Amino acid sequence: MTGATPGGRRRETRDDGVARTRAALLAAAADVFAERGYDGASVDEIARAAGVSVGSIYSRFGSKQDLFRALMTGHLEGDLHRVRSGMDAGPEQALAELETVLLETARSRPATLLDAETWAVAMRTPAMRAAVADHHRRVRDEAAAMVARGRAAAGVDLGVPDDEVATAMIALFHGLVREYRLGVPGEAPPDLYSRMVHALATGLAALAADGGPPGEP
Amino acid sequence: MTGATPGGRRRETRDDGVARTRAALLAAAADVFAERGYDGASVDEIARAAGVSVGSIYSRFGSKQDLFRALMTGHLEGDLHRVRSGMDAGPEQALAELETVLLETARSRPATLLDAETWAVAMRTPAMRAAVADHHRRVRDEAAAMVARGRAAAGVDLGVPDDEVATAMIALFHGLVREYRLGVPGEAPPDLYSRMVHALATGLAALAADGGPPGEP
DNA sequence: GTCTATAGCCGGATAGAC
DNA sequence: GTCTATCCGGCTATAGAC
Repeated sequence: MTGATPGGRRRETRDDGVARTRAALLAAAADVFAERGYDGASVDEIARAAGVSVGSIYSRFGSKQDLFRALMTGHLEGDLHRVRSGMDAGPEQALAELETVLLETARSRPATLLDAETWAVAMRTPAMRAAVADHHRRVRDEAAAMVARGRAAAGVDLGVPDDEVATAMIALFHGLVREYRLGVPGEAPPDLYSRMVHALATGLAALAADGGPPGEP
Repeated sequence: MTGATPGGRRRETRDDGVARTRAALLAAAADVFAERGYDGASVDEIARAAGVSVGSIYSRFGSKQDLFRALMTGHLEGDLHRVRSGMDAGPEQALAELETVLLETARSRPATLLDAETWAVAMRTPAMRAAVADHHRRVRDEAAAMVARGRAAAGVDLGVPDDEVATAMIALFHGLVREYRLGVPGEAPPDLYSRMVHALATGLAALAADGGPPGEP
């Protein structure tokens, strides 16, 4: 990824300043947008945080909105790419990578705030909403595939479609992050999530076994 | 609630314009803050939506921030009051009222957006953060009391503290609302929440029965 | 491509008549 | 208490030198 360009058509190997500025700008934008919110963030503050001037921002990205869109798109694609490459690497890696992505987001204040801001902006901007919804669907599909594998390995039937279980797992995770970040007094232990997912799986399997296995009258 | 004032010290019975303006202002503020976000909302637009002028807003509330704070506080207290009065009314009412409050918020786009905005503002404003966290704790405590009652009625042991179960239930709810609102394709059925809570309870009970009941070596 | 300087606009908040 | 008119500061975006 960061190695030399194979053909060397144009030498982009060195930090040529251009890519460097772009990266610094996106990093600064992530911090400022997270801390101030989309409307609260000013282009000037982002420029100062990145160590460049406002003119540079408008030459690379056309507007404040386009800058945010580029930032958001990059993050979403990055997350998805990581989850998928874990999926290709092996069965163990997939779960580990998804968990890592989720936990990294959860542990980082900027990442959590940016995630929330992305949702808020998406809710108010039809085009972004479609893009974000599509990304969520893809992540859910990856999670559903993991559920399917785990279910097959354990030889149990959960009685409900895999995406529904995946949706519930992801929703529970995001909901818990929301509570943790707020710092509700008497906060639950860090392993609450995994214990609850375990209980959920156990309960689904038990209900499916009791209720009606497939093929019964 | 809306009846005549019992002593009639000052006749506030009629819509005296003052309370009326205040109510209209808060209602308008709720809509505009929800749709535009805190920073995106302008005092002017709120005034227009309420049918009053900007001067009126600054005479009743001191600033834009105070208006938002008043709105937020009113909503939080209103929700909590409803849940608690359901609690007093009877065991069945408590669950019904909590569900109603949650579902009303989930079904209404402005309510959902305002809820998210409240969280975001709270995360960036220490004083508000404490207030919102305290409110969340109270709601969780009510939910935990309901879990305790249901657990006792069914005669089962869940193996984990009631607040942890309550936290998980609330987190799952908020996470699902987030997904539903985004409109992720292939969206899960509306009864997903109740089925997952049921499965969670079943699983916890099963694990507690297997693992180690209280008092066993 | 990147800078500085500035245009043009809009937002929060206030003053003062009624 | 409510209005209209206005101030002032900060914001996005652009122009033009280098």
